[in-house]
Amino acid sequence: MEIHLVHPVHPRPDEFVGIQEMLRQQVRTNRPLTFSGLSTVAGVDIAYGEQEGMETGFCHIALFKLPSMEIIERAESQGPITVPYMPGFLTFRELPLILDAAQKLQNVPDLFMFDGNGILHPRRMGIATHASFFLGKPTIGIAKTYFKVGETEYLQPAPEKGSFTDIIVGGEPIGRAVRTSAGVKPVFVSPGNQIDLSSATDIALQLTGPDSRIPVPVREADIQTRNMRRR
DNA sequence: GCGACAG
DNA sequence: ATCTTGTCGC
Repeated sequence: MEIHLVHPVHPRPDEFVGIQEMLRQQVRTNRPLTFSGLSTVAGVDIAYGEQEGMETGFCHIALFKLPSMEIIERAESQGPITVPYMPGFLTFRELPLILDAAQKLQNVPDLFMFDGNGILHPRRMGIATHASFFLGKPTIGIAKTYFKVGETEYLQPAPEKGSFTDIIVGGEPIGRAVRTSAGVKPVFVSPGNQIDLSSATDIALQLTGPDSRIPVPVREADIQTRNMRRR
């Protein structure tokens, strides 16, 4: 698929904040999307390892057909990781490999799901949101642990599957703690771009099976990503 | 110096 | 994220 080069893929660290603030003005999270209206969904993830003394990243994108949930395509990429991990700037560390893999896709997914946040971020620019500008498609962020924005803590949702609590910052709901599986830790769902919060929550829940609290597409990418490390 | 900290 | 063994439980 085609990638839109919104800005250089390897900006200097002193440009990080400026890029995030620039893109922030173009985020649109008011569009409803229905699960039944989706034909395909892609799960994206990256694992880390070492090759020849270099920190190396392994990216995998798994494309699912709906509603069969059949995997119709996979795309991978791997290479040295040059940017250190800094909370709030995960995108700059992982985006290069994600775009390398996405560019190889023969099919254009209707939606991408990421391991990490969307607008549940200090500058509303988590990896799912940031990547959407390069992909030109709706995205959703699924984080396994809470990334505190400002002083906002999250309230524990009820133990039943499907329950959730809004995470409100400055009067705006920018994410939800969602119980995707009964009695287990919640996941943190937030719109990346081109989709609203309730649609993102609904889709995340419908794509979560009984085996894991993580939506299937992201879980699949996570599993494949570690297999890559072994070879 | 101390605490916080998506992946 | 990754480093790491066994162990408790369904």
